[in-house]
Amino acid sequence: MPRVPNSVWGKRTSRRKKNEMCAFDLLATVAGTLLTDQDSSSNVPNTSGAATSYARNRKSVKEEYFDEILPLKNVAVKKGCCSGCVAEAKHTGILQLLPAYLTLDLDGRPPLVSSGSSSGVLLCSHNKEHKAASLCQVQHTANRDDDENSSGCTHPSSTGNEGYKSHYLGNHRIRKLLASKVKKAAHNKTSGGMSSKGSKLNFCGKKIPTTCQKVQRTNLKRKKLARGTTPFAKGMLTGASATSFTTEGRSKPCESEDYHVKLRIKSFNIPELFVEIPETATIGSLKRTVMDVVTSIMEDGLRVGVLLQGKSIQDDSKTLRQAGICHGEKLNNIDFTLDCERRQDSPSGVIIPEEMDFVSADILEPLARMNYEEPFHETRGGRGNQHPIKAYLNGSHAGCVHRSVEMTSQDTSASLQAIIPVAASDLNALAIVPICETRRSEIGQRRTRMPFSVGEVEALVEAVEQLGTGRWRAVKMHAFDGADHRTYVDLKDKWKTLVHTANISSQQRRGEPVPQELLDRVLSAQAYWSRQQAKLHGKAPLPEVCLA
DNA sequence: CTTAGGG
DNA sequence: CCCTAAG
Repeated sequence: MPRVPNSVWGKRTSRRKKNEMCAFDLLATVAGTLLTDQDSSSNVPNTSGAATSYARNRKSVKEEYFDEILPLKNVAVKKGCCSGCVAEAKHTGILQLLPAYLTLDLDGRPPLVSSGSSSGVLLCSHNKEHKAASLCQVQHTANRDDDENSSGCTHPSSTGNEGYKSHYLGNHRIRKLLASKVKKAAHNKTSGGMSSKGSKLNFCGKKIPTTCQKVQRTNLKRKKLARGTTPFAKGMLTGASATSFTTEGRSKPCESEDYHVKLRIKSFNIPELFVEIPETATIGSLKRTVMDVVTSIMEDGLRVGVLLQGKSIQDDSKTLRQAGICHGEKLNNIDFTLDCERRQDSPSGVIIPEEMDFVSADILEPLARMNYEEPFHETRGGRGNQHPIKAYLNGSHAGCVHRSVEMTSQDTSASLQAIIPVAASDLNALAIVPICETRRSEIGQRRTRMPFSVGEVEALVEAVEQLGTGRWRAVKMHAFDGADHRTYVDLKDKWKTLVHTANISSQQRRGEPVPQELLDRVLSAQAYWSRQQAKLHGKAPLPEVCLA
């Protein structure tokens, strides 16, 4: 067994943090969106300063629901694949979601499965439950074998338990607190834990639309948060479940021309959920249960919303073209929202947290409270079922489904902002959040690409002109203080690419063209500061005379 | 935690 | 964008 470098743990920890923060951010964003709904301000809180263009482009979306329901009936499940469920989406012109992959990932890493098919859908779940270290341990122990059997794609890892534990325990106080609470709960509830009693599966990974970036902002560690992580969220992730899938669908305007608009849904997340199943159940039934739970959640009804430039398009009769989603158009901000419509009679027995007998409210207490204070805490509508097999859907996250979407038209390819609405079963809380953060956070995935706008570039150039090229933290604070999705490393990287861009011919450039004027300034500033730096470096160690 | 650079 | 060695 190759030794595990510290970096691994660090990485993990880092990821974890991100996840947590993301959840937090999500909630915060949602809250912010709801709060600022009326002024239709940006849903990217505090994006300010010179870099406001980004914010400006992301208008808040009003709470709205859409009637259209995903044609889940078309979901086809293939069993026997890697970890049980592989899904494929059919091309029907409508978005069709197919569970593709679902597995437990006690290691905390998301089993990512890419679908080569343009229509492939991927659905995965990973255990994110780690904050409840003790509980996780129990679960891990109890399901270890199962995991191995049921999922060849996970990262069970021999380091699972330990890594898990050390990794998650080491983080924030909330984690600790939760861990203890969960431990206690697990103990009381299952007397002996899952290892000896029934096994409960926690599919985690949920993103919780969490609280406030305001809070986040006050967090001393916020710099780290720049990546979209929220420390507090972790607590809420107990038993979270996350799934993500990617799919590509096609829609074509029903007009005369046959231009097609390509849409690429990169991810899909379902709310966290818990599954309770007798220990006497077979692995096969376990797999089926998980599959059932996941599919039932979707079957309960997923309403899809389409947002273009932040505005929802409710008229289902409009053609894409009429709505402005057409070939040749500059599509840089199309979002989809999904929300679950869980029914009381949910066959899978999806239950909201409050109904859980373990890892219930008191366990999630601190975070839960925070969460409930959020505008959409109402999302936890009462619903529950008592089936032999129970699935718990965390109310806070209940109904939260998000996916990042990428859209491209034949000539243009634009990365779209992913959004994630939080749905509440019976409520109308809906919010959008750049999914890039949430999703990535959950699965520790790469952030969604978010090209710099010209406005941002301008802000960056201006800041660098003033501060120089070696003070990225300052640049960030100066011009992107409110843009939490831009870290100083991002700014540094962007500058690097800008310099490169400025040095190549315009024909070689891609993406949204950056005004030549700005590029000129980039080169100019780069040259100036390079000289400055050279001076400093050359002077300090050795007097110039020595160089001569 | 930041910087600086390679990937 | 990510990853990370260095400071």
